[in-house]
Amino acid sequence: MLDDRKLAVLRAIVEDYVSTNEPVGSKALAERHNLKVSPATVRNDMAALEEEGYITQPHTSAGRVPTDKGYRLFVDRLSQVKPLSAAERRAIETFLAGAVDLDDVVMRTVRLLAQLTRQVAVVQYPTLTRSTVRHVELVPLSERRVMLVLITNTGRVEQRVIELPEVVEDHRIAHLRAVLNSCLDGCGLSTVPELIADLPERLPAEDRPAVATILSVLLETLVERHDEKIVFAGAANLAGADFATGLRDVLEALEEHVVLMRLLGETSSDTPSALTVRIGSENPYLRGTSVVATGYGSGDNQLARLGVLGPTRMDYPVTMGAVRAVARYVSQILAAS
Amino acid sequence: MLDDRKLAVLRAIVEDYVSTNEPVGSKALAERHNLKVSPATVRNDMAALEEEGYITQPHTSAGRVPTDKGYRLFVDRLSQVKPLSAAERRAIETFLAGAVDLDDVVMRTVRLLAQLTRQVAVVQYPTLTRSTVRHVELVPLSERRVMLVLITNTGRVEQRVIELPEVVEDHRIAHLRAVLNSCLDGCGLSTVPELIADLPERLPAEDRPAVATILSVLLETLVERHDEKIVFAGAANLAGADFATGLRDVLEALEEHVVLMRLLGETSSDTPSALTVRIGSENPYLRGTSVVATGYGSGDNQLARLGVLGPTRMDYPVTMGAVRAVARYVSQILAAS
DNA sequence: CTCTAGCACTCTGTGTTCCCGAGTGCCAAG
DNA sequence: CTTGGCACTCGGGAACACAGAGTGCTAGAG
Repeated sequence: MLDDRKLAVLRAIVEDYVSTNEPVGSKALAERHNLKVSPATVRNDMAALEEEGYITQPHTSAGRVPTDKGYRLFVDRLSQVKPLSAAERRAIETFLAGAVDLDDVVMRTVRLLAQLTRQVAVVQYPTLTRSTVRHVELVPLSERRVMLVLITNTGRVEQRVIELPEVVEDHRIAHLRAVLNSCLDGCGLSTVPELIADLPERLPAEDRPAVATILSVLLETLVERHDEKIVFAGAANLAGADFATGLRDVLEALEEHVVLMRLLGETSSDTPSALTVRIGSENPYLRGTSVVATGYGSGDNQLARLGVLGPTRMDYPVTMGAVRAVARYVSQILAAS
Repeated sequence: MLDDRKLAVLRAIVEDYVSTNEPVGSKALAERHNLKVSPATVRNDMAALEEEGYITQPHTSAGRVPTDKGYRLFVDRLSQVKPLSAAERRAIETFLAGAVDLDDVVMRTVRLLAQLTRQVAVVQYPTLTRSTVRHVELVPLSERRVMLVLITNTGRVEQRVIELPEVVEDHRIAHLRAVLNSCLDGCGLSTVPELIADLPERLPAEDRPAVATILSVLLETLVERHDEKIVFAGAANLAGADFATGLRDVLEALEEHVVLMRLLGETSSDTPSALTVRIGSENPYLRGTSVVATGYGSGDNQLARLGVLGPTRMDYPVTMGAVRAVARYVSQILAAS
């Protein structure tokens, strides 16, 4: 059905269209990609490719443009991920190494990725689920208010101000803090709920209301926000591109964390570090865009996802290379800290 | 030079142009704003206004459009800040009251402001400069690494991982923490440098290298990042508007914290809660946009600034009302926590 | 059976022309 | 100072023609 030459034609169409942003015709194709055949032959192949739905023409007597299905075939079978240059890799390394804390790592990562790909970069904060507790801090703010600070081994810090149901003396708070830390230090976040289940019973009865309040906030902190935080950068790169769905929708989606999460997708459990490419209509919401994403985190300890979002007409090999490389480097950085 | 009627004409031109986005002609003006005079008279006034540089025409035989100078006069003398409706105020209050921590307050504020004004909202994180130290925490992470966490009375948490020059036992760290807290608790951040100046001398000699490292990081935390953090929302609202400078430049500026800070401007020391309006070319960078901003924070304790950014053709009275109201509410919320 | 060359056909995009109408500036009269 | 009248200007849309790119088809060559 699709012999090698037809595939070569498809590849050439995708490459030319991506670089020129203009429908590509048979003549230009035959010339620029030394295919050793005449334009007429190319035309026959193009007719076949169009028949199968891999390409389409905007109007009669214009060149051909890849369809989502065409890009899909290109990504799956006709292209190879393009590695970054040595210079680029060095630049990444030094830029990421300069980060001072987790916020900074994430910020630098997302900016770097946006700059490398000239697309919109999206980075999900490392999820808490697989993290462990490094420290729990209770800071008395006033008679009836304390601040809860939870520090994880990934360097993430969660904080909440808690209103207590009654006045609790500072030394009681200090005691609770000591108990909490001895109990939770180094434990996985997912095990926290069971670990603190019987805690109220092990403490003086008069503290129970306060303890219950504090623990419930702690639990909230764990479950509610563990993967909601997500940032993007490079919105300016959207200015040039044109989207099927309209620029406004894309910008709106970028500010909706829920939508953004969905677009990045789930890390598949069997091959967590694989690149995910969703093209055009394969995406939930935002049909007119493509998303290249991957999980990051060292080895079996996948932390979260990152990727880029752009028009379907994007340079997939280069973009995939950049996403993969950045994911690897940020994984290293996080593993080291 | 500019009698009352000419001012009324200018006001009418601004209002019409803002609402229709089309150059406004003398005839339509005379009809819609019962000015009690004929189009010809209006034309004479318009000629005078143009002579003075308050309005201009895109091309001969088109209506008039306000210049930056025209908007400036309108804002200064011809308009009143428009208060929000009761329903809007209630909505703000309940929405902001639901915030759980400082990040959440800022996030909610910026989104709210974007939604109210249908412009891009910008909020600077509460600056540390006038905050006081609530708590300093040192958490040993490993033999040679500790995490420094600085908690301020505004609920802000700064964190740094510190590599120590040598192994320091945990109880020494604990001691240093106690000393630091007793020394700094409740003190203004700006006084911290002098307060810790002689600290190394008051501690055992063998700890000095480690202490010096920790203190230098603490100082860095204070000075470096105290006002860099700034967020925006509502970029999607830019999609419709057209900017003199091009959409791309605006989006780029939004991601450059330094530029954003400059655009928000300084809080004037004498009237900190006054609304600042910068119109078009009055702005540093981004000449094609207008910025409406104000400081927030309770009373004499100004924390930082917030505002919105949009095309020069914006509804200033409404925008100013929204910015002022949101600043007041967020000040309340922060003062209460 | 596949490839190639030639040819007629169909579009889009561009440039030209024309004309309408909105809006202006100026002038003279109220 | 205001107003009505009037000639003028210019942008934008409609109508039109045209060149060029690209196609599909057919017939012939390998």
